[in-house]
Order: sequence, then structure tokens, then C-alpha cells
Amino acid sequence: MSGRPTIKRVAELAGVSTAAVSQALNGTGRLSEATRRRVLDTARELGWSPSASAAALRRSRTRTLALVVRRPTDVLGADPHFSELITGLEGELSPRGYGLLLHLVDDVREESALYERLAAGSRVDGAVLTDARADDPRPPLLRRLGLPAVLLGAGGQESQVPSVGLAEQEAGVREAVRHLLALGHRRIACVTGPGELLHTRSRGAAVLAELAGAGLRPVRVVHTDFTEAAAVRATEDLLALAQPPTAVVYANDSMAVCGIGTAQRRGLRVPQDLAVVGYDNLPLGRWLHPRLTTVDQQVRQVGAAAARELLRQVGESQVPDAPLTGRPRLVVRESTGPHTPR
Amino acid sequence: MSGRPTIKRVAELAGVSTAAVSQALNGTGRLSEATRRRVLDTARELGWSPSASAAALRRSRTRTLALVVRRPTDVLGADPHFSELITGLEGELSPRGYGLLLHLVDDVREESALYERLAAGSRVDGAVLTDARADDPRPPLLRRLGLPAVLLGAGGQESQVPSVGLAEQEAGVREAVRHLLALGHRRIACVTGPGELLHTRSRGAAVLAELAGAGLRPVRVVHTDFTEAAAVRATEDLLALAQPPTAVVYANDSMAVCGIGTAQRRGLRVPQDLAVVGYDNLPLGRWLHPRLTTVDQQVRQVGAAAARELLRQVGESQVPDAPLTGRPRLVVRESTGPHTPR
DNA sequence: CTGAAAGCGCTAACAC
DNA sequence: GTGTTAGCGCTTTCAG
Repeated sequence: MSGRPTIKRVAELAGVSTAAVSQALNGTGRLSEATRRRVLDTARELGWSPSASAAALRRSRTRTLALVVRRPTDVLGADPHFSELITGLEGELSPRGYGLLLHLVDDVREESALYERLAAGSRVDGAVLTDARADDPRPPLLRRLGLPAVLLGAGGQESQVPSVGLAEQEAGVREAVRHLLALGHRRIACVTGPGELLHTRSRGAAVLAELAGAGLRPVRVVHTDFTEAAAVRATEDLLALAQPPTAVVYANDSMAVCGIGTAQRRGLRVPQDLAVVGYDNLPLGRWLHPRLTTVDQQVRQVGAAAARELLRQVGESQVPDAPLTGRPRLVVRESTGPHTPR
Repeated sequence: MSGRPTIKRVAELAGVSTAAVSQALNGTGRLSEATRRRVLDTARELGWSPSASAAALRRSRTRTLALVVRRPTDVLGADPHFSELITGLEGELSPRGYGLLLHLVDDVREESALYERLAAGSRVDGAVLTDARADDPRPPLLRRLGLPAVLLGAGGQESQVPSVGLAEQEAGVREAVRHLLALGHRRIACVTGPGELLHTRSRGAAVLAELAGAGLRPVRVVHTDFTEAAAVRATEDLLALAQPPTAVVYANDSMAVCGIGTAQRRGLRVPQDLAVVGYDNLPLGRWLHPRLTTVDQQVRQVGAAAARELLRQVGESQVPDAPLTGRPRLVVRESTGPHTPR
């Protein structure tokens, strides 16, 4: 072939064996600095870099990680995380020559089938699991498949794979509730996600705990499937109560935006008649009218931490055991304020 | 290894050669139905499926396609496309056993470097290029690298790789402008993207053409870098004009939302004082107050069409030559209406 | 300190 | 019709 250069060609041109080339490239063997340089130079000259498939076959390592995302047809909550999470992952993977294989699925069943396929074909070295849930079938599955994994949004101890991100998240929610309490709110409601999701549970618990500290209980905790329609319905139900809440904490910004829209459509003013807190810190929230008060959960950092954990698991050396940096923090803007009905 | 079964094991157990197993699996050889069945059965029994790396090495085909996305740090316009596009791609790739390798980059230069790396390592069979631009360096580059590609948002003829999606997009914009004209608007402005992007150009041209048909010219066409801040600034500038527009057409929903927020913050009512049209049909737009009038550009279909085109290019048979279905269409909601200042 | 040789698991071309 | 053979390009022992 006149095509892509191979290791053989490089070896010939540099006057060494193919093994030497490999060693020079991977810094693995014991080569003299001179030959090492020479090899590397000829390699660059020829524009050669090793075939990923050949290396993968030989090492049984693909340097590829899987990220499976449940298809966000209706789940807008998934969206923002999504790209931020990937940014975080990529930041750690890319410099080390790792790639991210992305797949979209409709549900957990399909997701499991996919892992089976990926493992059977040795297509990836590991997987990032998102949205830990109660009795999550994926950790035991991946364990059985021998596929390294990190679980996002889980506590760590209880699951069978290392996980990252949950414990830290409560802080942001607590801060949000304290903020509302400080503004004088006493009738506070929650519009949250499906109860199976661990982060939904943990955030819910955080809200309850913080309210309990003030001797209060939430007006109501409404579980949704994260769709906009559900957020709208939940908000309408809350506002129709005899004693409606004066503040609502939503499980994500998208739902919070729906909530604001719903309140405004009923002629209510935000925040005077209803205070709204989101979660995610979508860029958009900053420009709405009113600007959205929200919790910045630093998904990007979570992604980076997950990537590091996974890389360490698949045996990548030189990966810092850096803990998750960046705690969630409340971003106070205009959608919260004291309750001052007309 | 007690580990993953190999083709050899399957062959032994089925009492055939490894070649026979391969042929049975790929339906490529000339095997008797009997042995074929037997092989497939033992394979399933052992839970064997071929190693992706080995097959890739042998065929010099990875069954992986690359999607490189410019990092949406500040560019919210990229976000929604992103997941919808991937959904569209995946729908065609997944059933055929193809994977999508996702990479994020900061700019075109970095993107090009990435393609060089991917090609040099034969990591992917092809690439999906997004956001065609004037004098786009990527098509010639990929051509030189011998990497099949599709270009999204380009006309087709002028570029060096097949492309999909641009010509069709003008229709939606034209419809939007006609809608505004029908509502009686005469002072119409545009807040659009960077002039290098072909879709920005083509949509701009479509607006001009449609206005010209009514003997009008846009109040102004403001180019932005798609950031929210720029959208806000552009809107403020427009509203500060001696003769401000009564309607603004934004290049995406995110900017449109910023526009609405900016107008409202100045005490203007949407749509009575300012009509706003977006582009993308983000789920969120439906729930804002007012609900956003926008153009649904059917990115998912574009993604699916792109995937089909690329699969055909990499020699996948059985890929329907289905044209792009789903033209963009205007979704009229509440952010547009006749101009009725107080 | 370096090179030769033996595969990794699979498939495409060939003998039977 | 069916099976055997020869690598794909690389890495990793192991001799030298």
C-alpha cells in the first residue's frame, strides 16, 4: 500500500526493529536516548502514528470509554448536564488519547443490553453510568461483565462500583432552602424528579432536613418525570391549593422555567407572589426575566472526577487522585425574594 | 484465559474451522444452512461475539464514526442541536452496530488537529462535520486524509464532501418572515450568527429575499457570536434605535429568549411592543411566557440523513438512499402578534 | 542495550 | 460446499 505508513516502514527507515519503534513511542522499553530520538523523528517525518485497532487488539485495551445517555426526547433535565458532563469527561480523556463512545437509549433495559454488547465485543474499556437509581441493575451487571464503571450521582458505599457526586450535592439544596427561609418564606414546596433516582431522593431529604431545622415541613413534594408538561401540571396543582406555597424549589432549571411561565400566565409575579429556585445553572437562566435563582452543581467537575476515577480503574497511571473540586453553590438572582403579595 | 470466549473456542465446540464461524456470523461465505445454524447456536451458547478490535484490524474498518462538536462553553446555540443531532445519528448507526465517537474542541484549528489524529490512528471510518463555514478548511483536509465525511449545513455542490441540510433550511425562515409581514410588521430586524457560517448566510439571504419581495429591507442585521451576552447587547442596540424594529428574528431560540428577557426588562411587552421569532424549537420555548414562536428545523432528521449518507460512503450496503425528510416549519405561538403599542 | 519472534482474534483468499 | 492458511499492525516477551 502506498497508504498509511506502518510501524515496519518507520523501523526500516530508522534502521531499527519494529519493537524498538514501539518502545520508543510508548516510552516503555529501555532504549538509548539517541535511538529513541531518531525513531521518534522518523515517525513524525512519515506522519506515522500507531493503528488504534492493532494496539487495541494486542493490549486488549481500546482506550475508549462509553457514555450511555437516556434519550432526552422529553427529558429536558438531561440536556444541560449532558454537554457539560461531556466537557468535563473530555477534558481528562482527550489529553490521554482516550475517546468517548456515546450511545443513546430509551430505558434501563435497553441500556443494559447495550453494555452486554459493548462488553462482548470489547469495544470499550469502561463506562460512565449516569443517574444512579435505587436498586440500580447496572453496577452488578457491569461487575459481572468485568467492565470498569463509575456511577454518577450515587453515594459510593452502597453501590458496587465507585461513584461520584451525590453526597456533595446536598449542600447546594440546603443553601437554597436556607436562602428562602431567610427571605421569610414558610410555605415552601418541591417539584422534583422520579423517586427512583438517588439524587432526587437525596436532594429531597436535604430539603426536608433543612426545613425541619426551622421546625417546618414542605407544603408538598411533587414527583415528576422531569418533563416540562409535568412541571407545568405540578405548578398548577400547587398554585391551586387553598394555601399555596410562596416558594417552589425545582429539581432543574428547565422545570423552574416552566414553573415561572405557569405562574406568570396565571397573573402572578415572580418573585413577589411566588419565589422560584432552579437547579443546574443553565446559561439561559441568567437572561430570563426575572433572572433565575438556581444551584450551580458543577457538572463539569463531576465529569472530570468521574473520568479520572475511571481512568485509574482501567489502569491508567499518572492520573491524579484529585478529589472532586467545586461544591455546588447557590446563585442568587431575581426569581427569589420576599413574599409581598399585592 | 478463562475470560472472554474466542472464535477458536466456538469453532472447536461446533466442530468447524474458525473461518466457518466467521462466515456464519457475517453471512458472507457459502455455508450449508445446517452448519451455519450449529455455529450460530454454539456461539450464542458460549455468549461469544467477535472482538471489535480484531475485526477492525482485519477489515481496517472500525465501525465507528466521529462527531466533533465545538465546545459550547458560551455558545448555547450549539446545545439543543447537539442532543437532537445525536439522536438522529444514533437512530441510524446503532442498529447497524456502528458507534459514535464524540469529541469536543474549542475551535476549528483544534478540530483539524483532531481529525489528523483520528485518521492517523485509524480510529474512525468517517466523520460528521457540523456548521459548514465559508472557506471551510475541513472538507479538503478530510479529503486529503482519506476520511469520508458529511458536512452539515452546507449546500452540497460547492463543498468537497457530500452535505446535507442547508438548502432546505431557508424555507422555514421565509415562512417566519411572511408570518411577520402578514401580521403587519414592516420594521423587522435580524439577530444572527457569525457571518462565516453558511447557514447564517443562507438564512440571512432568505430573510432579505422575502423582505425584498414586499419591497422592504431589514431595519438591521446584527451578527453575533451566538452567545447570550451578544444577543442581549444586540437587542438593546436595536431597541435604542430612533426607529426600533417592531419584530426581531433571532438565529436561535436561546438568543430569542434573551431577546424577550431584554425587552421585558425595558418594560416592553412581547409581542405587543416587540414580536420575537426564534429558531430551533427548543422544548422550553413552548412553556415560556409568552410561548416562543420559532422555526422547527428538524435537526433529528438532518442527523439521520447525515448518518445514512456517511454509512453509504463507508461502504455499508443496505442503507436506503432516503432523502432528507421533514422540512423546517414555522411554529406560531405567543411571542409574535400585531404591533399594538400602548 | 537492542532485535527476533510469537502471537492478540479475526477474516479474505485460497486449496480441498 | 467446506476447511486451511496467511496475515492485518502492533506489543511483549525473550535471546542476543
